[in-house]
Amino acid sequence: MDQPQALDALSALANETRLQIVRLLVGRGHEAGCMRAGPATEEDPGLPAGVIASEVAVSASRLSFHLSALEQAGLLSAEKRGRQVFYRLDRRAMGGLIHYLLNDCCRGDPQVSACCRAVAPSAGRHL
Amino acid sequence: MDQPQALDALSALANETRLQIVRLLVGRGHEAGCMRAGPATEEDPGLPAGVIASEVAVSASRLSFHLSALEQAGLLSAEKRGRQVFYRLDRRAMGGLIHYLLNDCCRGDPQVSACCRAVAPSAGRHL
DNA sequence: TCAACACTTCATGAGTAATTGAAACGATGG
DNA sequence: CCATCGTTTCAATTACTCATGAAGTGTTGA
Repeated sequence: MDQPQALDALSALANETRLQIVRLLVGRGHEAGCMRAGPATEEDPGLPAGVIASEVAVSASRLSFHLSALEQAGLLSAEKRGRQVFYRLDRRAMGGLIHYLLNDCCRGDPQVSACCRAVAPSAGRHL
Repeated sequence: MDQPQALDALSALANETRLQIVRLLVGRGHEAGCMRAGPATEEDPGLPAGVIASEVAVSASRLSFHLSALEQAGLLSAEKRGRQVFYRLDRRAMGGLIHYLLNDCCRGDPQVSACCRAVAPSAGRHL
């Protein structure tokens, strides 16, 4: 990931609704909105726009705007299936952005890395 | 770091000039702008606004605006010394943002973590 | 083919961010 | 105390982003 891409991704994420969409899509809907809750490591089916709209409680047109913003930033991919459009988080892009912040922008600064790895208060370590 | 803080930080970083400022400050100026180049693990002296201005090639007033945006987002701290104001990157806040993206927003998703840890083409691993 | 559905696009208006140059502020040195 | 230097604040302009509702596109099923 280069700087222009990172700037696009940062702009896309700097919005409450879009951050909520990412949060929703990263779990492929196993938190809410998707009926089946399988193990977390299979192929990500994504979530149709309508389900996302009802989850984040925004109008269809507004959601479409935010989804295309995330898609243009490379953070989401869209796939049409029947009359629905399924959106899926691009995990590589998301990781790429974090990698960019950590290693390009912060040059792998040890203090930044340490804080990034640190566990939040009363939470299990994920990294 | 919570969501409002993360949104502020993301907005602050979603700007070319401000990203450049962060990049400049993370090296405490050992890349350019600061005359002495010591080892990277001591106390960070920060960089005065004037030096930052000449490095990123923006007018003083515009720089002041961007610096205070970063400061309000919690990413920078300012310290007045004599007639100059030294700005220093808050590495904990920077790491906290990355931690938030990785573990809150992406829920520690293994694919995201893997991409985040992956080395860039022909670059040493930092994390 | 027609109506319903899922979603996107368009037009419009409101709010917010970015840029510029001038003026103000506080610290320093003569 | 006055001139200067480094920096911030202010006012005005421009540009962008966000939100809303209506109209449009394409798909499905009767």
